[in-house]
Amino acid sequence: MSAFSEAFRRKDKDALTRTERKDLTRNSLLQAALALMGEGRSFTSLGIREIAREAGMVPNAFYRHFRNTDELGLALVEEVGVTLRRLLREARQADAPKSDMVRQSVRVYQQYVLQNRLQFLFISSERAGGSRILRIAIRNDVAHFTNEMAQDFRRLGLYPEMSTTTLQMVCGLIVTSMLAAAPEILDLPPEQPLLEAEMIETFVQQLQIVLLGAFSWKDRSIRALG
Amino acid sequence: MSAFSEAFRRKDKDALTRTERKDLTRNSLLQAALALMGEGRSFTSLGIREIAREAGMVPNAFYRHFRNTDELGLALVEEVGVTLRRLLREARQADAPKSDMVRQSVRVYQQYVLQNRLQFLFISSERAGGSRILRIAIRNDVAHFTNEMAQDFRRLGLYPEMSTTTLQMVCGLIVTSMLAAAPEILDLPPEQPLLEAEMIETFVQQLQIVLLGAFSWKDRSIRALG
DNA sequence: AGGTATTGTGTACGTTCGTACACTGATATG
DNA sequence: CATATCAGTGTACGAACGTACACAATACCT
Repeated sequence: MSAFSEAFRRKDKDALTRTERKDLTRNSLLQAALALMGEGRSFTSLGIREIAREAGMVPNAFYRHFRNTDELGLALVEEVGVTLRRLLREARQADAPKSDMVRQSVRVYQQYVLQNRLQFLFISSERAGGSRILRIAIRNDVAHFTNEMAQDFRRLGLYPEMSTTTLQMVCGLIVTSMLAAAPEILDLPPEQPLLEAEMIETFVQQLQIVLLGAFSWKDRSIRALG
Repeated sequence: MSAFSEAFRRKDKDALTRTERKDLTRNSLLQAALALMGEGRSFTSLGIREIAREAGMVPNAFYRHFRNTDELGLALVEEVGVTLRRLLREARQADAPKSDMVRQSVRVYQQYVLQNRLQFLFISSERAGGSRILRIAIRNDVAHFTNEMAQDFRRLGLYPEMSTTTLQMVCGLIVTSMLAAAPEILDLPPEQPLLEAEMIETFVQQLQIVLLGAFSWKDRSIRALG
């Protein structure tokens, strides 16, 4: 009965229950923090009043959602992490291993970075940023994503004879390179196709180096046994 | 005559000329900023009063050396960049290419990172940090260092058939990995030899992957011609 | 040796900050 | 339907901030 009455009231009144409304403003706080960092501020420099102002609310309202900025930061890592993992998971499912796979993947990655500027900016910069709590949380997320990539490599049959540990090590290297590339992609001055092409090409080659190295690694470990 | 009198006065009075003294306090400001960032603050969160206080002087004295914090940041990049490049240059000259070169180099690098914690922390975190000016300045320095490493590779006769562009690309990948490893090294809880050994081993393997890939790259480009 | 330039200090002002407390209005609940 | 709960507001206060200005001390130049 309560479920019915709730649904009724929802439709009748405002189409939004209280917790839904709270989640909305909570989200606007998260977005506000991201936006501020997007205009050249680091997380540890953000203030409660500032975030609340950017979110269009009075300073004190902040406390209805987070005890302090650290708590917001952790929520931000959580949210952004989920978003990016979903995004990149879709990406990996999409491209079948074709001929120019690396270049293709890099292009897709570049598009994702550009279209989710704030999220990548946040992860890339706070990954080595001032707040230890955030650093560790982000590293956790990155490790999570690295493992997913390793599983994908397994599924795709790349490096079938490689141990899981080694595979994770290789994926860690790839993820490191990807994350390091994100801020460079975002700092590119717009409408400079030459610089952009050069950067992308370098990035493609670096990934190819890693994949080649991983290929030889298998040979070497086998050879080491002989 | 003036040179003599200056030297005389120096020895007579206080052993320090005015510009020397100024450079000293200027340096203490730089060190203060580094120290503050060392305790979990990001550059963009530093304030003038705060830095001056840490340096043991009155807030206004800051302006005798820098117009604002950005200017101090650039000076910091300059100073730290010079220090680290000298350090790593010595390191590269020191180790001859012996059998276990990579593992050896990683160990040396780890020691350098630990002994110059603040400098590596600064470079690693502000490399993708909030201040665009700092980011670009640091990227400049990193590119500079990458080139030096590429020249070293040339001099050591590694990858003799590789083009300069490709060599720089490979060194860029190595430097990226090194910089990404720095904060992880610094975040390691002390007295955890197991975690540490694991991390170092992963890092060693990743560098070996890169070197192996670079090795195969040469083969591949030759093969691509056939 | 005396005037000048410059480094560092002291005081002050307006702004912004974090946070405490009392309050309002809407919503969920019994 | 009455009542309790709770997201968001308004006001307030002490602390810290950036910065302007006048000043003190002293190293430098002629």
